Amino acid sequence: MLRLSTKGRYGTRVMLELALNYGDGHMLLKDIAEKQDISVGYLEQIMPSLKAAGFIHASRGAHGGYTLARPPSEITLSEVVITLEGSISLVECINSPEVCDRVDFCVTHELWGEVSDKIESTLRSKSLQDLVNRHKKKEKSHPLMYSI
Amino acid sequence: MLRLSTKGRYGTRVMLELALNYGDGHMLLKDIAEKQDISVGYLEQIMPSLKAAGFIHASRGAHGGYTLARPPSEITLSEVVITLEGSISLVECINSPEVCDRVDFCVTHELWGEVSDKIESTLRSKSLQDLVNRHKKKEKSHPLMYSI
DNA sequence: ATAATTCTTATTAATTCTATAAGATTAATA
DNA sequence: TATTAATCTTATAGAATTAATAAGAATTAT
Repeated sequence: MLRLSTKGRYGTRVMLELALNYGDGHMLLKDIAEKQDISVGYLEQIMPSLKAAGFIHASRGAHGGYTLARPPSEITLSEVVITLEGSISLVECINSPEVCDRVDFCVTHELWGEVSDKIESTLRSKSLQDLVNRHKKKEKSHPLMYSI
Repeated sequence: MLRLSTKGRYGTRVMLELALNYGDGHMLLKDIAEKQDISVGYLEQIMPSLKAAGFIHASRGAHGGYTLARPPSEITLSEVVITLEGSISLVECINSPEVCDRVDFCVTHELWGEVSDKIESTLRSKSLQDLVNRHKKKEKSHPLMYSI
């Protein structure tokens, strides 16, 4: 299967959860995990990447937690996915042509490159704020969505 | 990493190789493997999928080999990739919503769905013939490409 | 019959993914 | 200063997947 790893999927959901709470102070990892139904332990492996990329601020100790480092409207989904997945391309030879000595004359290389570009532009056109808006809209029409 | 498996990558290259030889009779798996620099044994695991999908004809025994079942212009790359990868979506919940009980209110589910649609439409707009044309164009400007 | 070829099935090494666990570090507060 | 609450770090490990190899069965042209 074509696939986006759990790191990419879960990490995006963490970012969404933080975006939903943007402006409300720190958020505990435990609460993020609970709301998104992901194990705390596994999220602990993902958070460092988000922090290193400058997307979130972490504050340790009592009363600590995580906050978004920038407004949700200023974080695009392509940035997030690239950070979590390492890159956005479907095949390694796009970012690292040296892994295959056929790249110079391989037309499938071009093909996957074009598909990867499309993925990138699609994600670049969407911000975390867009996800927040969608979420709120859904919440309105299905007020009990979290209690299902 | 976001990724397309070797099955999808190698299988597409097999289809390209057969398209390049469309009209020239059967092609041996050994030759396909050699031209595309893929192990014969591994290709043997991929061919059945292509055959089951009706993309290729196989004839066994002496003087046997593989041919494309339809003209390259009538085989889109989305068909090929869907056949090889099982589906074209980045996340399982698109094709099998039952794997996650958050799909009804998960906005990232929508997001990955839209990205998957973009991938599909991009690949649907391209046929094997397009790859063949590109290949021939490249061959023209780099006549020695196979001997590098 | 024989040789050439695809087809089928098993096996396996390596890698990656996902998850869990335990303890170290940091900071607020009583 | 001691305690508590939180993130951070590191190690471990089971499971799944990937990628490859191998051996022989079945089929067909000559």
